[in-house]
Amino acid sequence: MIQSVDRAVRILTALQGARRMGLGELATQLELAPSTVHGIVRTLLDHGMIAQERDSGRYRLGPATLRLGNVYLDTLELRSRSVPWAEDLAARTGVAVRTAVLLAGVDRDLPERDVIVVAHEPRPGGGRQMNEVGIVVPAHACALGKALLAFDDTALPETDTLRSMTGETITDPARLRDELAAVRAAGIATEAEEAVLGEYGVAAPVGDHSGAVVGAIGLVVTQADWPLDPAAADALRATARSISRELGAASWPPAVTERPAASA
Amino acid sequence: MIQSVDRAVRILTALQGARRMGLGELATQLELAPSTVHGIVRTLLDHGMIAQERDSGRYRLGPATLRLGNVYLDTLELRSRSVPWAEDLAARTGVAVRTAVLLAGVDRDLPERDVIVVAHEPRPGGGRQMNEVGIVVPAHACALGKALLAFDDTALPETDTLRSMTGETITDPARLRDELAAVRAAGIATEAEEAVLGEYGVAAPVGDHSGAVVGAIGLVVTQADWPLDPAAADALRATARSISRELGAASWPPAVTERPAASA
DNA sequence: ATGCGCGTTCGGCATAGTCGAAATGTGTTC
DNA sequence: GAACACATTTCGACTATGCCGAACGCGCAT
Repeated sequence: MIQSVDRAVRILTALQGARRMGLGELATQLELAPSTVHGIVRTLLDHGMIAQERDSGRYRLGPATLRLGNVYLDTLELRSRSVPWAEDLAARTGVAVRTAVLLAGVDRDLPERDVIVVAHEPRPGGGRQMNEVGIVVPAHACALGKALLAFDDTALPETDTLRSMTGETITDPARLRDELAAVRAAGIATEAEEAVLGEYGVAAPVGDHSGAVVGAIGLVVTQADWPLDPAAADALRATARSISRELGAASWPPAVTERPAASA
Repeated sequence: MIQSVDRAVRILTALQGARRMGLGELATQLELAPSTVHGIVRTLLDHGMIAQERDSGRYRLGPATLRLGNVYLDTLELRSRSVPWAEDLAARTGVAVRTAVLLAGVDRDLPERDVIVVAHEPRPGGGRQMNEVGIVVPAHACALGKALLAFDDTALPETDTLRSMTGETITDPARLRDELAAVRAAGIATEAEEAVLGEYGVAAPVGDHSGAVVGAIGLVVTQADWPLDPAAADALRATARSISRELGAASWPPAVTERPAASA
């Protein structure tokens, strides 16, 4: 692991937590000398990965990050394959559809993982709605995350208390494991106000040609539409299976990605 | 400039050009030993900035880039201030509205600069339209870019032939300089099929409290709607002035950011 | 069965990055 | 208006760190 590159990414991550930071703040948070941080920051600055406010001298993320993120979306086959199916699913069920992938482990020693939304089809006829692509939710607190965790054993959090988002969030790892087992059996995960109050949802895993899970697709509704029509869950399952097939998956639900047996 | 950080960003930039690359390809393109590239790639991999295809071993951009880009948008005051004005402008003129900023210099020795769209208000009643946030256009080939270049002397390309996008693209720096002078005088830049065939537009600069230009806002139309109603240009100018005022600008158009006199 | 191409690992050398301290600049207070 | 205090930036020396070349393992195609 290259030290300075690691530090550079940590700086970007710090800036994504706090909107603006001074050089000293960054140095304190990373426990480094200000001059060390300055060298890295300067390099990122030259590439537009971060920007410096002309007056205060503080640093923010830069426009180059937007370009990277946008290209990522363009190159994501899961996304391009999902979009037509999501449109169809939204039209038939009348609710919003999200597609998400698992985000890599957070830099700090947080053992929890997040999911990030890579495609969003708004609720039909719902007027002007926020585009939710790019939003991040703790994996254990949402249906999309549960669908991903259930079929990826390497992504399971290793902690004894999960971060609570609302009063309904599952914070007990044992209870989470039980629920993930149920998800594996049903092929569908659910969420009831566990991430955001008033938000409910179901989600199903999507696999690819390697047989592993690569993403999840799900429906998001408010309390008024909960519980969902069972037909919606069936349509979701069928959609997840179709997308998986387009990505080359031989079967559905995907096989569980096993932890690589650290008994070496 | 920290060498390894610089190389890391170059790797990300290379991956944003070619969707997928093998380690060897990356090493060749950066003119480095494969093992050197591997160390950096491995570090970026751990942070989710890039992802590795499980079968081919090749590398792609990773989901962490999406999160960075999304946070960048959230922290961009230009964007949040623009959105309400852009909605209003689109409603009154009936055309799509884009807001953009200047992208930092490209890594390779290309002296040209690009603009990147940070907000996009679709044409009212135009049905389902692609979200254009994140798209990149050469600055010299679009109205948004000309509005930015006209008021930022430090961003002028230093070359004798500009990259051609269509037959209409301005490739002669002298002609570009003339046009930028006209933009400074009028406060409005125009574009006629210079970036994309069939695409026309006008744009105006937006400044902030430092007095410098920080972005541009513009209207995009097809040939059928060109030339625009002069009232639309007036509305655009008024909008750019309003956003600038909200950002703390004392006057409009913004002052020209001078090149820092490299006669040291 | 065997060669090739690829990603990956390992170790020594030397470069390149890190850190302390000093300098510059800017905003603020008295 | 001047001096303080804070924060960013520059500079130089040390040495820890990342760079590279070579060897390994793997999968694929021949």
